[in-house]
Amino acid sequence: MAPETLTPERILAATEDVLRRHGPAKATVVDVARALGVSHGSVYRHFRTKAALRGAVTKRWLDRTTARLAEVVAADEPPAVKLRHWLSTLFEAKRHKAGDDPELFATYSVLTGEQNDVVDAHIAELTSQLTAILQQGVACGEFDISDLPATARAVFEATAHFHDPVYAPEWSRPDAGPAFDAVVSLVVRGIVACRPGVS
Amino acid sequence: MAPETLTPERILAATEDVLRRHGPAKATVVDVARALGVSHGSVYRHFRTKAALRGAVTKRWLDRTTARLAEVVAADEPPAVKLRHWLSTLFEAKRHKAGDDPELFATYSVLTGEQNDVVDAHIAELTSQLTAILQQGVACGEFDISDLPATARAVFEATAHFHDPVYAPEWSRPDAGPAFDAVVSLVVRGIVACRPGVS
DNA sequence: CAGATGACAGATATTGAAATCTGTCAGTTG
DNA sequence: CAACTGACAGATTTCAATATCTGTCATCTG
Repeated sequence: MAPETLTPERILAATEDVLRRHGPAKATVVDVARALGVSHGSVYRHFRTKAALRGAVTKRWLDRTTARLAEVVAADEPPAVKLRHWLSTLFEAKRHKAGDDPELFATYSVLTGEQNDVVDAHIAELTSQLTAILQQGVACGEFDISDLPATARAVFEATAHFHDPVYAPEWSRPDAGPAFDAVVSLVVRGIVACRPGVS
Repeated sequence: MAPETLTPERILAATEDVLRRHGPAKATVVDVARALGVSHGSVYRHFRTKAALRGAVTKRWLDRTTARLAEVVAADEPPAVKLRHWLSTLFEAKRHKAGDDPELFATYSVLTGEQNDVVDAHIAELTSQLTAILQQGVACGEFDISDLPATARAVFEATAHFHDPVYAPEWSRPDAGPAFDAVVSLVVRGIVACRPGVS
């Protein structure tokens, strides 16, 4: 495993670098090969097409967020708290990415725009995590939900303003935090079981 | 008021026509003037810039939907029913526009993308209509809402999947209807006052 | 012989010169 | 004289020639 061995890992790292430097429009497979000191033919030995290479980089980027959210799902918290926690972790992760390095975020926004299958898989994973949280809430009687996956999907779509990159420009507005709280509260209230007798 | 008189109305009608024919990228002020049989200088007498002309056409397009929704606000229905009615009217209006004439819809999507002030005013009008409906619900005890405008905004944002043009491609999917129902039910449940004692 | 190369064809992107458009305004017209 | 015109400067777009890129594959190398 000498550092000179050409592996998918090394190619992906180089591709990230090239994308960071050149942006999504000008990043070419030839650039990636040059950065690695190999011919572009060698890159094509590991990734069938440029789209596949971009898809793999995109998946990597999205998986980092998925992993952090999985920790929240596994945490020991009341479901309603966990749901808020999960949604705010997702929002904060995106908001920081967009705010800290807008260019890189724009680059990955372009990539997600062209990698529909990768994004669909990512969304499926996220809604699956949401379903797990809702399931926990139903199990302990805190949530009242008839169709679990449909509701998970609805929660995800209802909060799209705070995780879909198309809304990134709005995340830096001063009222983004309150707006997020308002939507999350609305959604949580729509899920928790009614508590009769509370004045 | 002979038909030859050049009025803002006639210019807007001609602009709509040119946009329909040529699309947003190729529709020029010269085209509009030619369609009206005048010089382009005359068009500039009524609209200071091309952007202002496009903004006026965009406003007109958006106002048609606003007017239909205002009828729903004025209707005599229980607030929860009216809210569902209003949201589904908005969704159906958009879905039909997008489905019936995709090219024209794409044209207006481009226009709304560049006319931020017009769109902001449109959104302000829609949330104001929503606020009115929520207000009615609070007045008759059916809704339990603390911050009326913030909740109206939250309802609007939570249902963005079904009125924001960026999601138009998803509106023709077979599960769009059920997905809409799921989100609306979630939102309505999050607003209606708890009814203790219902088994 | 597994892995890497680089020449190649067709597709895509870049470039810069020419054409068109936007917005203005002095002058024309009814 | 109020409404319209059309020539104009600067900005933007078009177009075609040129360069670069993508993906393949026969060939090479350790």
